[in-house]
Amino acid sequence: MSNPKDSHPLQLSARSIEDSEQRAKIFSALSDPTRLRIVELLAEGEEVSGSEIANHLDISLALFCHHSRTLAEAGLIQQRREGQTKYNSLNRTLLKACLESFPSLI
Amino acid sequence: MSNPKDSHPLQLSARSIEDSEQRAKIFSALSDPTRLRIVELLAEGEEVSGSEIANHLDISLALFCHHSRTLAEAGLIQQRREGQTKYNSLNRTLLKACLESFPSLI
DNA sequence: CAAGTAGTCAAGCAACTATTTAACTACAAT
DNA sequence: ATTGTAGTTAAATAGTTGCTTGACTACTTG
Repeated sequence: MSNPKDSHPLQLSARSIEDSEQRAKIFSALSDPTRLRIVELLAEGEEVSGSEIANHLDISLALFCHHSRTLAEAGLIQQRREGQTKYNSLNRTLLKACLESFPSLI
Repeated sequence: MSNPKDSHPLQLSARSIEDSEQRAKIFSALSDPTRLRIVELLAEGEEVSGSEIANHLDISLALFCHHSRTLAEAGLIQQRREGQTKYNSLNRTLLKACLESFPSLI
């Protein structure tokens, strides 16, 4: 118990990023073209609803839902419910930390 | 024919990095803890032989060989043979390009 | 209430992946 | 030539993944 790996993705600290398994999980979330396009869409800055994303990327809502779970479990997206709409936004802090986690890379 | 996706990983240009599929493939190569540790080891700078890597990470040479194929196919490592020894080094240019490929991420 | 929209869940499938083991090639040293 | 080291390959297995489909909940609007 109190295993760091059990911590919720939203509580990821800069410390967790040093763990190969956690970083691999984030890269794994980025390792599918569809998910990468979702992240790129969200990287443009705005909050976007699930159906807007599905529409924009020409995928089913069920497929977006499926991929959004992977992204959320990696901690890469945050979700905010408003009525029947669920807005998705990028966890820029975590993504930046992960992309900058190769210390010896100049 | 002359499909950009058919190009050899070693010939990856900065242009290919704009393609979601190619970027996803690179992230996919980074999505396994063992491969991530290989990349981190190589990121320290030196050329390292396969058996040294296998020894250092406490994995079998066969398993390293398996993973090194994935990394080489993604273009992330270069290999140079010298006698019976094969030295591996990191393609820093490609890794950097990939990690910096989120233009809207400040 | 009924119909439409937004989102979720679970089953099923084909395709892929990580790992182990064992058999193999190639080079080096004695 | 034999032994040892470095590396590759293929088969087998267990686990995972991406996607589709259909049924489901929840909220909204006529």
